[in-house]
Amino acid sequence: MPELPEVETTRRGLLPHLVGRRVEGAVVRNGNLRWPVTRNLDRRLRGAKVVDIRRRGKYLLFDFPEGHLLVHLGMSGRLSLVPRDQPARSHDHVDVRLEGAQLLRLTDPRRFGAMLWVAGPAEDHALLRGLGVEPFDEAFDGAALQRLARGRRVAVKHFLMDAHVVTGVGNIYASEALFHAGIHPLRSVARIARARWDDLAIAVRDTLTRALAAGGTTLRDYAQADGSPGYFQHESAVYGRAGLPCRRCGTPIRMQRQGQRSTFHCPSCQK
DNA sequence: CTTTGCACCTGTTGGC
DNA sequence: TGCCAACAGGTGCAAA
Repeated sequence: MPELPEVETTRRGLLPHLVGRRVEGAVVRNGNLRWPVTRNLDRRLRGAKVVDIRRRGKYLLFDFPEGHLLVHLGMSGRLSLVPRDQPARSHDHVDVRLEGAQLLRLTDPRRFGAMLWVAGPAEDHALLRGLGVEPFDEAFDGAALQRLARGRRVAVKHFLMDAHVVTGVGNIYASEALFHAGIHPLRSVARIARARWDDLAIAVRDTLTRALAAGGTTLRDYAQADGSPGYFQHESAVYGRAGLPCRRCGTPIRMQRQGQRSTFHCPSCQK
């Protein structure tokens, strides 16, 4: 999926076009996502005016006076603003029709995403309540990571990708941040000293910041709200670079399976 | 409680 | 060319 930089880029792209605008209705062509799309979405949204768009981890929250539309992009999801008369293609599952000539379209080939109406306070929703610290929150630092790791022994890459620990870091940026911190992805969190936790927190924030500046990473499905791709894949240090020389020391980058995911690291820079 | 592996789903790629 | 296995931005859940 889109990780934090892709979700945030989407949010920023939509914000100026949506806030203050009214929804005229919604069309659900295929509500079979990770969870069924809220029934009667059309009735819930009709006439409602968008107040704000927020992000929590990899979730987007469209705020209305009447409630919130919670959206997750899964692995292959994408939100785009398109002309109202643009014909729907095969994986265009939901259209939110806006006043004016445009609609907000959710496209998601793998259907791991979600679109749910939340009536009460969004923070109380089960999917959001257990989420961990935001990487750009001031509470996020080496000390916080070390505290969260207490009593655990999982591999640090797994730990970083756990949204109940830190939000927004997925498979690409976990590999990238660990490279910049010089930490081996398989290292147990029980064997990381304080100074290295500091390095890691800085590396996570720095990696996400640079990805954000590049408009995110486009491997295949992801695109910004206006349809343009992200460019971070061109500056990745290790992700997708198996066999290529490490940009720092020249050693070939290694790819291996960790859990069910591919992990990339430099055997000589990361210990 | 923690850790591990599966499940969900479709499309693309690479090897034979 | 065709076929099939492996792999792709995630994460809730069951089992141990």
